[in-house]
Amino acid sequence: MTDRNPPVNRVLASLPSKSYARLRAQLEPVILSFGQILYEPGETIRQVYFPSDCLISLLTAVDKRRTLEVGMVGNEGMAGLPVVLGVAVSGVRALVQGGGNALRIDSMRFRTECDRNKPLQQSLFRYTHALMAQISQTAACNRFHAAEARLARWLLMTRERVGSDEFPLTHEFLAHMLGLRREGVTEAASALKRRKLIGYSRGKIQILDAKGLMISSCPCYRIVNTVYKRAAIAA
Amino acid sequence: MTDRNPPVNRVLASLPSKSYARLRAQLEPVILSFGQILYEPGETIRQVYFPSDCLISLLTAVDKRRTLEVGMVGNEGMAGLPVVLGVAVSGVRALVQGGGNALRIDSMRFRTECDRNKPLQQSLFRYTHALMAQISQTAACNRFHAAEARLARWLLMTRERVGSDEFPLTHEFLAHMLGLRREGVTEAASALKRRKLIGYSRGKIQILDAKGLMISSCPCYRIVNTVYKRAAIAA
DNA sequence: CCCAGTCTGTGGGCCACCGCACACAAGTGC
DNA sequence: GCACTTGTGTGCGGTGGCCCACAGACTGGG
Repeated sequence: MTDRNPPVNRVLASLPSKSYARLRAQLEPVILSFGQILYEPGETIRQVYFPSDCLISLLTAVDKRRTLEVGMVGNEGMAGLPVVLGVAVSGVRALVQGGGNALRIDSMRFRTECDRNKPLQQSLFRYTHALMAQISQTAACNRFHAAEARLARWLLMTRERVGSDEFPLTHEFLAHMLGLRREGVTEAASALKRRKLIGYSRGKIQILDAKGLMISSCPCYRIVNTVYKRAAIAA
Repeated sequence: MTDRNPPVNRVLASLPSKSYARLRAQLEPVILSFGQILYEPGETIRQVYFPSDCLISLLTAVDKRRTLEVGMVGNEGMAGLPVVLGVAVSGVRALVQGGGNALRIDSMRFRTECDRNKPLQQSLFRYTHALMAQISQTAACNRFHAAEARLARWLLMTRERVGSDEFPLTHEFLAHMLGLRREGVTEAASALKRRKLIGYSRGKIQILDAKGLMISSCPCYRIVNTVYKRAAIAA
C-alpha cells in the first residue's frame, strides 16, 4: 500500500492551477500529532486544516466518557468546514487520530479567500455534501451493525486515509471511535486477528489482509466510498 | 400549543424583505401528504421544499427493512439542501412524516437564485451547519441512549415542528424512525402512556405532558435545540 | 534490572433489544 | 352481521454489548 496515496490534499489538488496558486501562498505547513484536539463543540474555529497524510476524527460525545466518531477527515477533505459555511463555531470535537502533515490557514483569511475563489468554494461544497452523507451512513451503521463489522470498516477507512498498512492505535482509543467499551474492541479485534486479517500488539495495528477485511466489514464501507467517488474527490 | 408556530417557514421569514420578495414569486405552494417520498439516495433532486407546517424526515437505510432517521426538516429549514451546495443528488431518503403545506421551487431555478441572492444563501449555509450538527448529535444519541428516552426526544422534536400536540403515527412507523422493532416501540410508548405523558390509539398520538417528556428524554433534545438557537432559526 | 504504568485477555452477571409467535382489539368493506 | 385488515399487547429464548473485576504481558524509566 506504500505510496498509493501520495501525501497531497486532494481538494487542493483538484483545483485549477490559478485557484490553487493564490491559495497556496497563504497556507502554512504544520505537523499534527496524535491526540491533538483541534476543535471542541461550541468553540471558535481559529484555523482550518487540509490534511495531506494525517487523519482527523470528528467526534460527538454524550457524556464524559462515551464518545462516537461521526466522521473522518483525511486528505480527501478539510477540517473546519463550518468556516466555509460562514459559521465560526464547531459542532463537533476534532481530534488528530493519525499524526502527520497538513496545511493550515487562518479562518478569517480563508473565509475571504473562499468568497473570492469560486472553484475552491465549489469544491468544498461538494465535499460538505459528501461528508454529510458519510455522517448519515455511519449513523445508521453504528446503530445496526455488529462491533466486528464496524471495526473492520473503520480500519479500512483509516488505512486509506493515512496511506499505510500500519498505524498506532490502542483498543481503548478505538472504543471511543466506535462507541464501544474497551473490552468490546478487544473481543472484536482478537476475532479479526484469529482470522489473520489484522495483527496488533501494544498500540500498533497492522492490516494483513485488506480484502478479507472488506468481506468482514459491513456494506457501509462501499456505500461511503461511492459517495466520495461521486463527489470526485475519492482516491 | 395551538398557534405557537404560525405556519411560516422560518428560513424565508428571516430574509430581508427584498431578498424574500424576489424569491417569493417563484415559490409554488404545495400540500405534502403523509408517506410521500421526496427523494431517494442517489436520485436527482428535482425540486426543493420549504415546509411551513409539515415535517420531512431524512432517513438512512442499511437494508430493506431497517431504517433510521438521521435528521428532521420542519419550518426551520429546507429539504433538498444538496442543491444549495451545488449537488443535484440526494444522499438520503426524504419522507413526508407529517402532512401539511410547503413552498416548492424547481432545483435549477433555485440554484441560480441562490447564487444571486446572498442573504438567502447565507441563511441556508447556516442552516446546513445546524443540520450537520443535528445529524451528528442524533447519531451519538441513537447509539447510546435507551429507546424510551429517544422516543421522548423524538416526540418533542416532532411536536415543535408540526406545531400541534396530536399527530398520526403508528408504532410501526416510529420503529423505522428510531431504528427499533415495532415491539420495542410499543414497550417504550406504553411506559410513557402509563406515566400519562402521552396518549395514543390506533395510529394517533397525543402529547399530554410535554414537560414530563422533557424530563424523560435524553439531553440530546436540549443540545439540538441549542444548535438551532445559535443558528438563529429556532422557534 | 526491576518496578510501575500501559495494553491486552478473560470471565461472570446483567439488561436492552432482537426475532418470532401469537392473541386481541378496533376499525373497514361487504 | 361477518370476514379482513390494521394497529397494539405480550411472552419467551437468544445475544450483543454493558459494568465490574482481575490477571497476564509487554515496555520504558529510574
